[in-house]
Amino acid sequence: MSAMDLHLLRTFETVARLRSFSAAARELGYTQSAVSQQIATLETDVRTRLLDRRPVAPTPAGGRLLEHAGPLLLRAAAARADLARLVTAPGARLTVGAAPLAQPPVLAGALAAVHRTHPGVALTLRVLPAAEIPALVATGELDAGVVEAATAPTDPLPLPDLAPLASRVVLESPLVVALPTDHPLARHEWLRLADLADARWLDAPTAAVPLGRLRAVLGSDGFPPAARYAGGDPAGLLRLVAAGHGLAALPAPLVAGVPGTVAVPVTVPRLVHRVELLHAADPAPSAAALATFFE
Amino acid sequence: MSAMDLHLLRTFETVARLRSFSAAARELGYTQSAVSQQIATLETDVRTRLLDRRPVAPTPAGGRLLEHAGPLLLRAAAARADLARLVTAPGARLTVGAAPLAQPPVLAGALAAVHRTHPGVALTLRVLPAAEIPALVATGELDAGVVEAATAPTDPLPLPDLAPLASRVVLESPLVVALPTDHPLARHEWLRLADLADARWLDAPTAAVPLGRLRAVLGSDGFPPAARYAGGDPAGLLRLVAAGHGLAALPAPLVAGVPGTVAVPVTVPRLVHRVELLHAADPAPSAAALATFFE
DNA sequence: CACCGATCATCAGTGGTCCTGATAGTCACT
DNA sequence: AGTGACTATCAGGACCACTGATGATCGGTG
Repeated sequence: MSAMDLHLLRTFETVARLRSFSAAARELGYTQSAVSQQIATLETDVRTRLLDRRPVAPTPAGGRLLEHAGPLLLRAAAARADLARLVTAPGARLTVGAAPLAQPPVLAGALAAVHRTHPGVALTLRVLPAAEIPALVATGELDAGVVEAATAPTDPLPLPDLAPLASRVVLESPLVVALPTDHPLARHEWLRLADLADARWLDAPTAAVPLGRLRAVLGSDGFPPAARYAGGDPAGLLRLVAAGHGLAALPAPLVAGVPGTVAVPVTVPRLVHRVELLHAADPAPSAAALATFFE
Repeated sequence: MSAMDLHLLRTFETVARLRSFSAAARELGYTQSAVSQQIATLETDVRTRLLDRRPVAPTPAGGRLLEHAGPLLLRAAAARADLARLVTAPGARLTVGAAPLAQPPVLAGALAAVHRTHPGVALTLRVLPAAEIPALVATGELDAGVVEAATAPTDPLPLPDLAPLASRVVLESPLVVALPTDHPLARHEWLRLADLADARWLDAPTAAVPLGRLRAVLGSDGFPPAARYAGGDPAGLLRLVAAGHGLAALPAPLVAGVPGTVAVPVTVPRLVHRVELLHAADPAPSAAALATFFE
């Protein structure tokens, strides 16, 4: 019962992802024989078949194990990265990841301030899907991340606890629903989200608050997607809103002044859109400087 | 860089906990020599000293690693337990862990129902600190757990995501503050929690809602502990409240009718006390039966 | 339908890893 | 300074995990 070796788990995950023993062997720098044996020992350890062969696909038990393998490997990588930060000299680089909805004007100012106080540091800003950011911060590929979500005013943002990360609020805006100017509700001062659960919504997972998130905070179903917007740019999405293709929930500043649209705040339930800065518990000096900017 | 082996991490954690190489060796069934070598390779891998010797204590880097080691080992154990559930025959036993505040009358009825539908299974109810329950469910030492907390009505209970666990609501009660009958606020119909932040509170981590939880939901400091109650029995705590030693927050049913005390509901912020049943995503039949009881 | 290419399983051999047991070194305490 | 308890180091051996070669099995193809 030496089982649950991270080594084996990693090759298992790779084989399952590539659906091939040989391809996994190439990716990991093993022989195919080694991979075959590793899977065999793993299957012996847990006393079950984890993969169907030919075609290669996870069995039910294998699928279950995969659900554990990802977080486990991620946490292990986070631990390594965390220690590496303590040991190696702090690099002269600051890579910040930001979700598309999480790029307020303040951020540019903050980066400028870091540039002034840490002249040698090479700044990089990467725009990434919000869901990927915490993992990248935990594994050290990002020195800091800017995440965002709609949430109750007192609640913290829902972040997966991959590693002990620190966060601090960057910006909190009212959550609004973007409506075309001729929409029946466009004249309202405010509205309750539940009343719009059956309206036509645009499904824009990165350019607006995801519909799934609305369902989650409301604890209900509804919000049927009328059309899908795959881009990350809120401005493009708002043109669709103006054209009457559907509604979208966004932080207020992004909707203000967009022609053809009206922003009506959501007041029931009480919701805000919050942007938070995320960084390692023990950040490099430049990341720490970025964080103190928002104190 | 073969590092971050769970094997090494486990002995590191043991050494740090027992503050002794030799004791860790005894506990793990190794020679002291082996433990010494394992720590050495771990320290070589991460290129830092992790433990001070004589006396044995974690260095700052070691402390950091310890923060990762616990969750990692726990998740690994959870993965093993999860697969073991799939493989081994479902045992004829149902062990349920319950927090002291999470034993509503319904639970007894639910256990009785399981006893009726699954006559062969041996029922066990263990009362445990709420904080330990999720980990024990994840590792399979409990088949189900009953957890509780004060939370906003729409929010899920804050559970560490050690493993994919399923939960379902058992009971939701108003959150009340228990006051002695002669307290100035005892006549009030309701009260706002913030107004009591500077009152005298009893610090009862298991027999009432922990003060830290009140600070967390309020997002503020305050709630200075006037006295500490280490027991797990709310009734004993309420005697202290009646005697005027301090206040305590509890679910309404536990305070109702206790002589010398008055229960005043907290209405601002909107808070409830919720009890949830926690079990594996793929529970044994008896645990599943228990869960369906609360559908 | 026989063949071929690709893929996974199996096997023997080997280098390295990780133990044990013994011994040396080091510290705290008297 | 002496003692006892502890950790570090070393040599040796068992075992494990890899490579490379070979065998088995499947899908596609002329």
